[in-house]
Amino acid sequence: MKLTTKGRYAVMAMADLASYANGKPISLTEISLRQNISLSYLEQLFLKLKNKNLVKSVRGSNGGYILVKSPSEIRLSNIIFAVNENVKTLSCKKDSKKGCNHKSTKCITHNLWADLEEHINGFFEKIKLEELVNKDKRF
Amino acid sequence: MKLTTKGRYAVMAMADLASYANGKPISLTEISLRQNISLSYLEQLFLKLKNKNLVKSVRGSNGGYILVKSPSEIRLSNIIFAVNENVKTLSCKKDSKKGCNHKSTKCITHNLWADLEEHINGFFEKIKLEELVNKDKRF
DNA sequence: ATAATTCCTATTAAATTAGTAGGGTTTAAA
DNA sequence: TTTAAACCCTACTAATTTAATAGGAATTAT
Repeated sequence: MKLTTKGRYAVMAMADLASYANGKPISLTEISLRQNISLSYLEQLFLKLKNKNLVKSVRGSNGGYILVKSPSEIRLSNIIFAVNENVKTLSCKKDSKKGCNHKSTKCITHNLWADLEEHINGFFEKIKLEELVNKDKRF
Repeated sequence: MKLTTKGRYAVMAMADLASYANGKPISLTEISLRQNISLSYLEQLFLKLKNKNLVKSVRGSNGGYILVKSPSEIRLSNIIFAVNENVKTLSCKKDSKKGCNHKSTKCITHNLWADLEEHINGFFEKIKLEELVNKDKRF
């Protein structure tokens, strides 16, 4: 059971953005260098973050990204969700015969995994971007 | 972020075992049929469960597996851990330059993921096998 | 004009997971 | 004493997912 990097990268990048915010747009190149995340990969992530209205972009030279809201208004769940990294504990697809089990009723552990999903999402909902950034302004 | 089936299968199988326990060993063939999990895959899981002393095996004809402890004494964390499905939220390997970031200090999100790991493991520690089984004796 | 930057999609490479295969050992029971 | 059911163990393959790369188009400050 391993959590993947996509959500982690997104949170790191947003924390970087919040941390270095100065009113002017921050370019992905900067973030890429500071956080050691591939520029192209960051671009993909920020497209999604933009679509979810967490950041806005400024195109062209000296462009970059700016947080739409203040770090105190952004929950980690917003970020994670934006990059489609919401937790999936169940593989029970609607159509598939596999998943739960072959029976029509839900398997005994079905609710367990659903609960776990809530538990994890709840963790991310409780934490705001602000809390990450305040711990240490420059990292 | 998707949780894999290994831990889920292990929990399902253990719940099945607890649910159908009657003093005599339960064969993996039975569990395989009831839970729709490949027999060979189950064998791999039960080797690990046995090594962690959660079940004992009875070889030969009419053999199978028996729970070593009562379902009230088995935490889901024991099962998950036994099949090596303990959560890994960090990819910061000791040697690797990748992971956190290239810098020597821990990245700002490092503790976050460590906390998440604890949060998830805590979830499994709180729940006992008994609780799953009692909800519904036959599934 | 030029360079820096976002924007967007497609493809490839790497890693992991899920599942299969095959043969060995043990033991109850016919 | 043969047979079949079951555990035991390792290795391999297939499938899926993730991570990363590639390549260009559009935009804009200088």
